[in-house]
Amino acid sequence: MGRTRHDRFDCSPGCAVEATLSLIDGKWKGVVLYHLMSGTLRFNEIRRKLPNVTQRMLTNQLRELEADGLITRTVFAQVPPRVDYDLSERGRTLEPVILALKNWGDVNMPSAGSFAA
Amino acid sequence: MGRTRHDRFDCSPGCAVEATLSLIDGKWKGVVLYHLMSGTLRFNEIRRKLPNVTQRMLTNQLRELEADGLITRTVFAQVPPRVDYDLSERGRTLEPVILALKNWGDVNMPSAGSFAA
DNA sequence: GCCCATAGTGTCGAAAAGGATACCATTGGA
DNA sequence: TCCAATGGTATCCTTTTCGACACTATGGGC
Repeated sequence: MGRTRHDRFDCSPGCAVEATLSLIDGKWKGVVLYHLMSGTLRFNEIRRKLPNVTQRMLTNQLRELEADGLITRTVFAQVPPRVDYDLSERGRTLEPVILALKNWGDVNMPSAGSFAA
Repeated sequence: MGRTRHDRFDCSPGCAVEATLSLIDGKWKGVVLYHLMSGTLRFNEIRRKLPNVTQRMLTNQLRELEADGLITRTVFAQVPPRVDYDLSERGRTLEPVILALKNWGDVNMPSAGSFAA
């Protein structure tokens, strides 16, 4: 389980904002969720899309996303090992959120320009 | 300046997501921005809307939000001291993001129900 | 036997975030 | 003089996050 910045989110109307943020604010989670929006990806496929991420950190973030029910992790019985990651049903409901974040960043953060992937 | 989880956000299409998150992911920032959406608030007004926040932490988060250009801080020459906080023009452009986060939390996080403020 | 591919795990340390507590500054009113 | 209001600041500590580095497991091909 990842970071718990708040213990509870039932305190005031704005808490839902914090509740949602607590699920997606780990380093790399936002960009991972964004890439999974376009379909299934394997561990190394995700990794190659993220500059400078360490294996350790990517594994950790993926495990947290899985634990929070946002992604699914499918292990194949084969060698070399194969693990597929997808957005879960629940994760799919986050698409408007992720797109809102991306749109804002594209427009308002000068160094976050949208490049071809 | 708050936490800098990434140094740069020009690496791939999903970076804009992380760029935006880096501005709003401090503890309390989401809920602060949400409450400022409905208008000017003074320090203690904000504080009273946030359960369990310490003065120290609230001041710190407000200063970061200000430094990132998301809110404005207006100091009045009076006693007792009066400081007003508002969303900046730039901060206002975040409203769709904050609302998307809140909507998702209201629907998907059982303990983040929407209470009357 | 060695190397490759894939997807990790273990361990420890550095850095950052968050928190507790006490204290501060100003004027105005009693 | 003391207390109230407001919005902080200083200091130190605790907790969490992130990163570096090394190592692991499996089968297949040469």
